[in-house]
Amino acid sequence: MSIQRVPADLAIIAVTGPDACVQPALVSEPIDEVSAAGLAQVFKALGDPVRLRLVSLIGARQGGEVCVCDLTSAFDLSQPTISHHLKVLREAGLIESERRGTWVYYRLVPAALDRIAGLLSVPVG
Amino acid sequence: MSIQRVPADLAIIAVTGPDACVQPALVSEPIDEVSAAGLAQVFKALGDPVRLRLVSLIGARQGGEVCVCDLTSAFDLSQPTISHHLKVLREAGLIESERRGTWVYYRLVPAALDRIAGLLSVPVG
DNA sequence: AACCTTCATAGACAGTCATCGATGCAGGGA
DNA sequence: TCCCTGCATCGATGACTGTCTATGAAGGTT
Repeated sequence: MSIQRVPADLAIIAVTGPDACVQPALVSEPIDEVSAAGLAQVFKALGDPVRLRLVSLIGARQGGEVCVCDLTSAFDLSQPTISHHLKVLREAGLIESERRGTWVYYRLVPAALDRIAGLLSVPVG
Repeated sequence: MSIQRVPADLAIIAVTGPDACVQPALVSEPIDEVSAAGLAQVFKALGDPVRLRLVSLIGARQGGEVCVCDLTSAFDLSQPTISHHLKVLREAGLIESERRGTWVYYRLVPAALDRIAGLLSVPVG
């Protein structure tokens, strides 16, 4: 298993600019349809209580990595369901995975979260 | 029509703390299920290309207010569909509306966007 | 090789959502 | 009063999604 498999999110990063610090805020100028579609995918990934808790669990973990087995045991859901949610987050570019032996570890992609946060910041003007 | 009708979002603000500046980041500690459900509603509202463009159009408008008629004409969608999306954003607490004469004007709720942005910021630690 | 554990994938199904046309309601003008 | 405009609501429908069970694939152990 590769650490990062085809993040569909990168296309959006290219559209809005490679440097997250200079990209325009969402509300500074109207975004085009392509950017909106890509961005919506990321927000949609965060638009589920289970996935939000997954992100939170991963991010809050000391060391930044969490084994899937720990995530599965934290919910009252089946293992395939958790695996499905992790896949959604992965394809949104918000998390990435790495296999070490029998276990698969997930960690956040801070740049992705920061990019979203930057987009939402409303300029004082 | 009232300017702000029952923002379901306020409950979440109460949960995560009234001051957006001191609320813990999403990834600093695991969030509880109630907070996750409320937060997910906001992200879900942003998880649609049309609604993202609506937020962008409203926020980018000089003066901060946009008439619904201008929003409707910006999309290749029916007026009821746009009205539906505006309702979703309104119930998420992201925008608010005001009727003046025949027209209804929408504007952003910057505090709501800033709160989301703050939650997504990943601490350097 | 045989088996176990961990995780992902496939397929099915019920619930939700985005969209539409039709309709209702509020405000303004003739 | 009557009608027109702007916007919201209703009901229907096709598409998508979250969840499950069953199964497959990868890795480790004996």
